[in-house]
Amino acid sequence: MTGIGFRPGQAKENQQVTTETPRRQPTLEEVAERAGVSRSAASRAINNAPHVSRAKREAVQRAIDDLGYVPNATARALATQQAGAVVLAISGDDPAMFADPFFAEIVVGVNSVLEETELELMLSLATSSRGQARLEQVLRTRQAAGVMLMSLHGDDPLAALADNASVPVVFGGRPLNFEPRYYVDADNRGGARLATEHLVAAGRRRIATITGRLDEGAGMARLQGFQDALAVAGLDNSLIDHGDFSEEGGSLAMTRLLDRAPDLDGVFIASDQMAIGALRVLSKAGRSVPADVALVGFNDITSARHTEPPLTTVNQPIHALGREMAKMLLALMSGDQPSPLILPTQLVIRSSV
Amino acid sequence: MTGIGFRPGQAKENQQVTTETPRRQPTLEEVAERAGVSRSAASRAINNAPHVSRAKREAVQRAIDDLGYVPNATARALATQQAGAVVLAISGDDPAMFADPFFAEIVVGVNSVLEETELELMLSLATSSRGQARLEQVLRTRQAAGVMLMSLHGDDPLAALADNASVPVVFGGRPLNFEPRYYVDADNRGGARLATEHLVAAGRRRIATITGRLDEGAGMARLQGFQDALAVAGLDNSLIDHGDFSEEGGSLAMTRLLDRAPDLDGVFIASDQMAIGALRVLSKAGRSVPADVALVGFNDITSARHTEPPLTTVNQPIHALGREMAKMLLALMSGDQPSPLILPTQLVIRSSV
DNA sequence: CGCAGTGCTGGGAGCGCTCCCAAAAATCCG
DNA sequence: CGGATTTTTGGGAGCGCTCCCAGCACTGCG
Repeated sequence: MTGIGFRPGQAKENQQVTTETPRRQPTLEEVAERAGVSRSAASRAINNAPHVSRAKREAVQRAIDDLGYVPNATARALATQQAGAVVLAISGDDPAMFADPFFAEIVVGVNSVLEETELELMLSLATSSRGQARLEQVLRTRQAAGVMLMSLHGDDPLAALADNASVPVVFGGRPLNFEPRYYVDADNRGGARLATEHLVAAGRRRIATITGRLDEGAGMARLQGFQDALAVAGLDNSLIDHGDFSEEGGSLAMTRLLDRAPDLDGVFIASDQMAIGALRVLSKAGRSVPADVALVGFNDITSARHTEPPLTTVNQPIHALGREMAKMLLALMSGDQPSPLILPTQLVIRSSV
Repeated sequence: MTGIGFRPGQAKENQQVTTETPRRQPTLEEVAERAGVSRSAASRAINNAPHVSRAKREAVQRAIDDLGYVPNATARALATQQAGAVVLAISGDDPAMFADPFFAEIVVGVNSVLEETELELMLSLATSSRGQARLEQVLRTRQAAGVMLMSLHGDDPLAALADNASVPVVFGGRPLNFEPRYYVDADNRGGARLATEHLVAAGRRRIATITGRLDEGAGMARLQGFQDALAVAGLDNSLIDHGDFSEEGGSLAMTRLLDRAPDLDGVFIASDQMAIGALRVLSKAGRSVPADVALVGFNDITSARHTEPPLTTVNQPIHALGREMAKMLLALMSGDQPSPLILPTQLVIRSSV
């Protein structure tokens, strides 16, 4: 192309070739030419690097405006060897898990800080093995400048891999049996403890819990918080049944619990969804909430406001979680070594206790 | 760095330099060399293009496995002039809008079909003007191979731009006053009509509606469906008040409606969130649902199951919406010209009528 | 007035891949 | 078995950008 298509002395004027519609995006080369400077100078001006005279800088700016130039991100990424995108990855086994509004809000939080930067957000639902493989590739080939990894169960092989990947990785939540180098988490244990203490303070003495999935860090932490509180209060903390965070699971667990300990008068439930299920079982069984048995949930989902009675629950700052993950990633990417962060949770008192 | 760390005559053998950990990803060049073929041949083998002998193909494959080679997506994108990612963009004015579980489910749907391809998913919450500008750039510079654009209000300038962008764009939902070339939408009008007919069939005669935002296609369509049904039934269809899809908005509208037409006996509400708000107002006002006034909502959010009484509502196939958008985009990208698609909505009968 | 110092400047060499194309090798067929 | 086909092969030229570096034009100062 160099000298074949262009007869010198002809290609000089490229202004207003309005006939041809498929106008390619102008390139840096064209901007430079139009501004009467070299590619290098133009590049410097654009990235406002030093060593460009004021005059050239302005000429370049003018050319950019005239041409409507936008740098080609791909070329830049190739040249600089670093991508202009970060990925938010949800690893797990259930494809539909992401449908939890929790993640939607995380995304909003993450987005709010990314918006201030030039970084794009890629979403990776690494739920199938295919998805996991692709995430692994991204990790290895640095197609992304950084990764936020969430919600791994038990011994997710991705966890270790990610924590040592050549790209910065921050974890959202702590996977079980594994303390990542960089993470932000909610104080699940503290929140659960708060919830349980609230039950104790309300005079309940026969307190049970319905746990979430215990192969997740959050599930386990909430159970520990429950036990912490009861241990301090000197109450029996062995009234435990297991759910899977779902409404269905909550119903089942509540049924079993009622069967096993008909005299229970309070229960801490590791998710609002499960609490809703439990509530249904309780009302079918003729127990009034909170008169007969008091309930505290976890998560503060919007439905929690609309149950009968409205659910007392533990709120975790999801939006902030997202924000902080993104901020931590940014810090990591710029070479800092941020400390892990644990965000506080709060008891939201409504009417179920 | 070129010649400082490496004394020539030393860097020739790069096999097993296991001391240095920061092993770069192998390049195509290296694969080719190891397989004893040319770059071109290796490239062909990898993209399994024709004109490669069986022997070379295998040699290349072996080299790939040995080296753990993964093609560099950026370089490929630059060379082929087409990106390996598509973007799902939510355009609108409210940053938190995405927190609606609706979008989460759309994402899951979209992801389920993208997972079968090599395409990555980028998320663009084009809610600030900054975000919009960036989306516009993506559109113009083809940083993405395609775009799915959702939920634009009224006269979103992005709409027209997108519909004529040089990259394939499919719309999710139809913006008002604008029929995109390619879109998939839910049958909002039909669903609203169904809902209203249900109210009529239940013997209600004084039927009102609380609309959603009328600057959105969905809001308007639901209002039209409502009017369609009442026109057919020969009933007064002027009992209309406006909400904004939110619970708060629903409460307000219901209050006004009750004030204006104390004798109403049925109301079609354009979103479940608003219905929840309305329900609260109704119960405060001492009206029993459905005995005094019957309610039908729209969306079938999970909370709708847990209201008192459980809400009869219209379900739209959100997951399918996501899937179909992605499928349509894929079709478009491969050169087809798919027809717009309208997905059916369904009445979910619970106890509020 | 010459020379070191300082800041600009633009050419060139990549980044890792694709793809065109001419040349070489393999195949066919009268 | 030679020439015409057909297939395979690998070199080279990009894709659009960054960044190194040598070359310049200034400035200031002894």
